Amino acid sequence: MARMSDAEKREFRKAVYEIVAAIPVGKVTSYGVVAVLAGYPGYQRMVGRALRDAYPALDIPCHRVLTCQGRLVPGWSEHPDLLKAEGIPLKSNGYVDMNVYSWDPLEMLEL
DNA sequence: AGGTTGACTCACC
DNA sequence: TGGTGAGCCAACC
Repeated sequence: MARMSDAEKREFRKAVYEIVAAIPVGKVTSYGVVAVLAGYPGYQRMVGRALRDAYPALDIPCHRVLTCQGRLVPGWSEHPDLLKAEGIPLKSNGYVDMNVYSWDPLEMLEL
């Protein structure tokens, strides 16, 4: 598989961080959405990798990014607490209700 | 260089 | 709703 050039990687990660930083408190979005907004549709897995690399050094709310099913990050014990601290409750199975808390990127344009 | 892996997603059942 | 399997794409090893 073709590998991204260094310039692309830098651009991609920068875009991802900007987008994640724009997610309002109390809202969440999915890796796929971030990938599309960043201009790299289909790069969900790269978004996850970029966020993993960023945490916890960069000051971005990467806990507001979930899978499209509302599943949290595996192995990140603090994740549920970070969400609940922002008013995002978890369902009984540990998922987030994406229908209620998903962030509509259009809100960003109205600001 | 080539198979494996994963902070993903979609389609089915 | 919830679990599974196949498709994805670059990083890893």
